[in-house]
Amino acid sequence: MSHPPHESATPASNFIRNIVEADLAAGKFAARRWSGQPGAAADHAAAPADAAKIRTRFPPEPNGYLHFGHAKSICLNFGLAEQFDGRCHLRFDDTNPEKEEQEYVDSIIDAVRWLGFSWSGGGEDNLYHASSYFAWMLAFAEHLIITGNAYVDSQSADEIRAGRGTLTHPGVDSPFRTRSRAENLDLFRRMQAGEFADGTHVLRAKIDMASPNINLRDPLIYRIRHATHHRSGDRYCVYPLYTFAHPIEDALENITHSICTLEFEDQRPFYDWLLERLAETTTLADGSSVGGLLQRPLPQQIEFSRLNLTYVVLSKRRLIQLVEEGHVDGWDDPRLPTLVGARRRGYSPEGFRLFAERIGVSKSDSLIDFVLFEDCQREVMNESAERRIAVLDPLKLIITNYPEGASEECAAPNHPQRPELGTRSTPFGRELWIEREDFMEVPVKGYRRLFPGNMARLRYAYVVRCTGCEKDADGNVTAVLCEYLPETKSGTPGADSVKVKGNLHWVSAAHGFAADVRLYDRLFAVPAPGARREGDAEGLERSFLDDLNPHSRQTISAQLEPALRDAAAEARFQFERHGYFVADRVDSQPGAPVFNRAVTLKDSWSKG
RNA sequence: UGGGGAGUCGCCAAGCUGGUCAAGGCACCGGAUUUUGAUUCCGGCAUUCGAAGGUUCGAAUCCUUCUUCCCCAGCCA
Repeated sequence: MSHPPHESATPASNFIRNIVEADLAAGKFAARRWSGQPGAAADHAAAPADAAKIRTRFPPEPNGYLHFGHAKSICLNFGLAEQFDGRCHLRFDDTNPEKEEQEYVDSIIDAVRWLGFSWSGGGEDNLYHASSYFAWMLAFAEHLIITGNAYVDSQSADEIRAGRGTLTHPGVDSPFRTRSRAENLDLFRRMQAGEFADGTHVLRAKIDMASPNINLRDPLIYRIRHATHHRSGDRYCVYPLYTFAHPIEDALENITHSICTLEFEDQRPFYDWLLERLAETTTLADGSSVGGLLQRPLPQQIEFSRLNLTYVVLSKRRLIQLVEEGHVDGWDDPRLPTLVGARRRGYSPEGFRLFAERIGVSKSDSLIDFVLFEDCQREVMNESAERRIAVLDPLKLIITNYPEGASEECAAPNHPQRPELGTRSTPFGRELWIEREDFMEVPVKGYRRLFPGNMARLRYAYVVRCTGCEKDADGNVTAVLCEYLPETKSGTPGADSVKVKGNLHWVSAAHGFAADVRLYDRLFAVPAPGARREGDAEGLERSFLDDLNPHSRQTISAQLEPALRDAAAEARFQFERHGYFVADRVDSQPGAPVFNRAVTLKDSWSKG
């Protein structure tokens, strides 16, 4: 049994929800304080209890466009906060000055909003930037030096790599690992002051070069970068690495559950190590004690498996290649699995949320069939989209016994299951456009549309009997001829006097209008683009580009009913018997909409 | 060959403090309704939980071994 997306029943259980519920039941976060903004232990100490039961975050790096995979993470993090009376922060993880731009920040904000989530409310505006925390990070790094947990390494990048060892062999200590605290502090401050060139020194955590977990072999936490940051400008010339920055960002923001993907699992030990080093109190050689920098309980990192979908590519590298090499028309190409692309395509945010709920959350590698996503979109739009008529492959239908020049109005419901959405009037006349595939001179078995001698209903109008067709010199059908049964008009007492199986949609030739409609299909022709296939020669390298579907977009000139003329940009409709379409938000002009097909209707006829 | 994860129906995924527990969704196959071959509705769909042993009155759930797949050696995130 499926429940409508709007009235969400109790969400299905998943291991992360279970963890949150257990934490809440144990009162794990009851003592947390929240000053109203991110801060260290001292900043929150005098503040009231945190009203948010939990805090999660969505932490994109602003160096690219969001895609379906991010949508899963967004729905998970914001959804958890909604469900458990918490808050979800939108945090730009902008610790790398060389790759990040404001343009991406703006598009990410748009995308999260479009999906229907909010980071503000309840007196808080939880939009943050990791770069705002640079001063804290520097201070914490110095604390690590002072407590003997970090040192400045002056080896070259190659030397550091060589010293790290391999998966099966332990690393070796850097010759600089035993530098004195004073020297480390001096060096690190001069790094900050810009005295050294890029790459000459790095700050490393001092853990264990022989650890079986490579991430614990003295991970780098600061590097020198004389670069201009999109927010902090030229203020800093050392920048923290993700490994070091992320746990601190979480802690400063009072994050309770820091949810990320599986590839970070190996870094959880460092995540915990770092936060503990900063939160604990340490007694120094001179008897003074330092520490207590972070409020407890510390954030907890939880990993889940990232989204994989058939017929699409989600890696940043591949998406960039598709755009830069011109295989698609930019980041918002409706065929691309970016969120801006999805929006233009006509997919609904509600459909994304339903999809996220349906696929669940787990730690097993999965490859989700794209039809599951499409089905969620259909489910949402079947409920919400008003119906309209569009003839995509027009063929003239002439009603020979209908008076020339005459016309009349037919009432068409806007939604068959939702009468409250009302009806619209659509004009009927002697010459109509019907779908070319709705006529067969020689019908196949089971065909119930128009063929000589057969009757079918023109939806919301009359039953007609097909009498023949006209053809051109090459034998192509140029018009279908028929006679209508005047007593069968829909909505009149005689409507059901004649029973027919076929039901066709149509547009009056005198009243309809032509418009461009883009019929999109999947960008890739195979479920796993770029993967080896049965029969591939040994050693053959298949590129995902070889699997592009050459027919992923077809632009046609369709005949639309008059009511569609003033469709607002981004308005979604079901074109009856075809699918769900949206008025393109870029190319539609007032009075001249352009439509994109998001997804077809299910079709058990052409399939069989 | 080191470390960390994961293997439950075609695709996801509950259940994994052992006992009508093999949920649910998608797909698929019937059948009913239908002025969208749509929607809706009803019914079907894992004696079996990667494999083999073991513990137990009883195991998907505990133990052992094996096996397959994914991730980790960026001064990326």
